[in-house]
Amino acid sequence: MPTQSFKEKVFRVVRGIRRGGVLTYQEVARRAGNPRAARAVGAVLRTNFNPAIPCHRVVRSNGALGGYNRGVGRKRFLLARERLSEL
DNA sequence: CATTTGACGCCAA
DNA sequence: TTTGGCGCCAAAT
Repeated sequence: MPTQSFKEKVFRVVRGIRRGGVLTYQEVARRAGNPRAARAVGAVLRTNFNPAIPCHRVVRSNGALGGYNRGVGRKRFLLARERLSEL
């Protein structure tokens, strides 16, 4: 029985994504224990405004960025910035 | 407890 | 390549 809600597991997974790296919603769902809950992952991340949880590093499996609760432009910016600093 | 809501994913057309 | 439709699921209402 789940001592942690799905929400908590998602945050734990996303908190572990390192700078310059990205995960798909699907992969986050898998790591959180429910491979078919990709959509629900979005619903959870949508409520996150904690900077310690880098939810901008979660993208769609088709290569598109996906959404962001502070504007997609913001998400693009953060990712571009991290990609550059990786080089 | 029943419904609605979408930061998703897959596939046929 | 792009679109529409549908299945899926946790959260919110």
